[in-house]
Amino acid sequence: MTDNTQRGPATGPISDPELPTQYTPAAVEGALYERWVERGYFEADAKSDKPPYAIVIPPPNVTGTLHLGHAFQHTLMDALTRRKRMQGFEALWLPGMDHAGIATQNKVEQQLAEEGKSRQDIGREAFVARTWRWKEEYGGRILGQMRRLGDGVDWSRERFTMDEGLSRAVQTIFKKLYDDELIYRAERIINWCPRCMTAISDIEVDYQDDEGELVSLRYGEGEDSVVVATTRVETMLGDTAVAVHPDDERYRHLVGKRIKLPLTDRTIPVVADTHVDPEFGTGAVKVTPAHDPNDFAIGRRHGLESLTIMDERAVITAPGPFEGLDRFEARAAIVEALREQGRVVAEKRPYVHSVGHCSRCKTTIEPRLSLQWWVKVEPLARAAGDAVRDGRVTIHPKEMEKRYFDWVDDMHDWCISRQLWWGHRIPVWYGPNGEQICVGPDDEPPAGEGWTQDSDVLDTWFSSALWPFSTLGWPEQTPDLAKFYPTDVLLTGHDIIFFWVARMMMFGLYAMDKEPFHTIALTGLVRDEHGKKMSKSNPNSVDPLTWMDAYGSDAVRFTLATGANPGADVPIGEDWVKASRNFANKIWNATRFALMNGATVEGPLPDASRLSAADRWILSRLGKVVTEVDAYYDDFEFAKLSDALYHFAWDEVFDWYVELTKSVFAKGGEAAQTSRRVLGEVLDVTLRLLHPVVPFVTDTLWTTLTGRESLVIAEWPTTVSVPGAGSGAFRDEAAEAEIGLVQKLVTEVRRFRSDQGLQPGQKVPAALALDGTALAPHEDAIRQLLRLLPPGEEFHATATLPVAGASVALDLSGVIDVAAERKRLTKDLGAAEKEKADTTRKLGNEAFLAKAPEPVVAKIRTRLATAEADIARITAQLDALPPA
RNA sequence: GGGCGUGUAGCUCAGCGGUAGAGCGCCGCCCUUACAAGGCGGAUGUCGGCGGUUCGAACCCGUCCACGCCCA
Repeated sequence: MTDNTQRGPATGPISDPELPTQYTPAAVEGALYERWVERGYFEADAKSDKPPYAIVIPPPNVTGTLHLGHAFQHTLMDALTRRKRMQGFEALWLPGMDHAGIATQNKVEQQLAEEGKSRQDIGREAFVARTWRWKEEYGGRILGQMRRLGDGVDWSRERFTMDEGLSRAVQTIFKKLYDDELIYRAERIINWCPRCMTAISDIEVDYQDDEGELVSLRYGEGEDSVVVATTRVETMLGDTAVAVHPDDERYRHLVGKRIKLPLTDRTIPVVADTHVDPEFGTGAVKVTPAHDPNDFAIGRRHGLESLTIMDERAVITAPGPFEGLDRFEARAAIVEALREQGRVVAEKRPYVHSVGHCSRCKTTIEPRLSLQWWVKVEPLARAAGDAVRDGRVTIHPKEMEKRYFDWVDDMHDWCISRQLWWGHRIPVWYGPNGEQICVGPDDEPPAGEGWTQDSDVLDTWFSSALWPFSTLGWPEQTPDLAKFYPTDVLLTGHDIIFFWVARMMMFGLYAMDKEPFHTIALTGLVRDEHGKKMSKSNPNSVDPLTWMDAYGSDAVRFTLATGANPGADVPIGEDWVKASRNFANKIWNATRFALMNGATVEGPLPDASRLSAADRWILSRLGKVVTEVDAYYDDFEFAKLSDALYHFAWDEVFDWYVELTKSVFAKGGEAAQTSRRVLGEVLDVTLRLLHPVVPFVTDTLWTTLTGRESLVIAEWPTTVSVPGAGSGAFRDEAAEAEIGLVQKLVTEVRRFRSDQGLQPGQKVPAALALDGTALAPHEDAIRQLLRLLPPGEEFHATATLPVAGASVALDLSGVIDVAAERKRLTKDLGAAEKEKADTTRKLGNEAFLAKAPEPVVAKIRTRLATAEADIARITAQLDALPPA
């Protein structure tokens, strides 16, 4: 095919046609990547006339390093953008990182701890400065690793959620939401991590079944006593009521009374609340409004006091003997104290129940009553849901839609304040007389005595939610924003559909009035070769860099792409990466063969009338693969497109077409000239098709083959067309059938040779009877493939193999292994007889003939005819065999 | 408890109404001048169980069993 890229000297390390016999990724990848970047191939031009195609990278955590999950998603995003770039789109893949509030702050606090200091010791300003230094020094290791993987991202547009522009975006949208009364401050029960010492949102809590204890306690005295059960005994110090169901006869006499709370000098009311489940436990529950979300709700309904009995480290603050104890120490001590008073009625231990843990540090969450900032999500979430319901945004795979709807249609308000120092500080100032002012990016903060800024920062996901437009310059109306928003595809793991995807949808629709992307492609998780989950904490975790070092980035990429069935988890193992490496090497050597035999891409393809059947066959197949791969790309079927290319390249081009050209090249002349051009074409197009997935080896080979600048900026193949074969995509079913016969005959004789114990290289005299069959023009190729010698004077056929009207007679110069041959033929006969029986049965079924569609019946008839012919042929062969 | 999904060759997975497939692994022969990171040939499955629909079921329906994920 032609191309608009400029001709230039071949620049790869293999410009010498004498390529080494093995592909060495390490020798080309690093330099090749830097060349791509230096030449600006990945830099998008907002002023271009080309249609835009944009993907923003799910920003990795600034503290992170590349793991297989990144490698997987990046491979897919890279493939998508590389193809679109080749298709003539102004393709932008925008990179960057998020500031990872808690994780980054933890890193710096650890550093400080090693110096015996805390962040409080050095103060907020110094701490933030130090965190920036940490980021410059240690952060972003993943960016270098992305280069190793070959990510074709636009580094000139790299962004960081804490950089100036994105911080301005955060402040802008905060102010807008605040003014629209979609952000508010309220005292609620939040998920508190006593180790990180911050609030976290609902979805940052991981629930797991833990072994705890269930203790039943008797509150009150005599007639006025009631038994309640709890897994968190220590919270009883903060109880301000006992609740029962209003219809529960057992406790009716107690409702409205006050009973004594043990270990304290307080009495607490018994309240009736319909939310209490009379079937669960004793039907009476203790109520601790300041330390449990359900209890908080009961407290609000009954006007109960909320009594906070722990500090932010989860140390008991309630005055008395337990003050100063950690929550778990206090739990044991309080059980002991109650037991001494005879108030422990029952204990179940271990008691397995679901407990929330901080997703960052695994510490048990302590529900805590505190004053936090919230986003009122209802209108935002509804819009986010509608965008998908209305079809403006498509989720792949579709099964994930339900999960998305379940979430956005029943979303709780989002707690966005974090008690951290590293992050976007909440732009709200409090005045000396209770004033509260939200400061926009262009506003001056209030000056004067007594004004202070809110000390909290925003959830990191708050800034990540702006990513598809903040990275393009919003709130400024930049050319980038005009050109590339909305972006096209958002590709990420299904595990962050709530954390990130839904929130981008909400903020994108709110701030831009336009959904941030039209397609959400969700991937599964990377697993090991036995399907076990891979994570940093598991020993099965593999650093993709070690595999890239050993086998090349292309091998890792191809393996991941081959495993990428939509939405499904991807298992990966070293053996599979090796197999991909072998594939890259195979491509290398096939191209090497082509170059050694003068394959060329120069000039138009020869006229169809000059092409051999093999030429027409492979071009026809090539055209089909082009179509197939394109369709798979549009459906995010990376596994299928990789598989299709693997099999086309290896099974058809390398195993058959290349082998068929050998006899042509040996003979020389015009036919050889033609095949050189066809082979060049087939490799040219195949390398283009493979390039988005395995960019390094393909670009290295393609520049050598074509002498052109780079495959990165080459055109994506659309169709294969051949001069003189009519307009449009070239197809030649006749040639495909003809080569199919060649393959059948060759395979048949190979089986015979193998069964007869002939060594693969051993040459055998043979007489071919091909006249009058489609095989006639292929005698040279058949002799070459089967290593057949022309029959000499002494030729005496010892075995004759009939195939498709033709036959091959071989002179094995001696006795053939009759037993082996009989065994082979008997096996074939068995298969043919089974086929005959199966098809005869079907055709004897009148219901089948009456109801099955005609093409199906015809097909079965053909199968029967074939089976009968096979039986006749094989029987004749068996009969011709000398007796055993 | 609710929802989604998965059980197909030794392993990892495609196929989702008309002859059971791939990769890796396995067995045999071969260093045949592109490639041993290779070539050629071969073996391997009551398609989780049971029932139903259909001319026909790995595929559709019901049910049971096992496993995974999400939510509560």
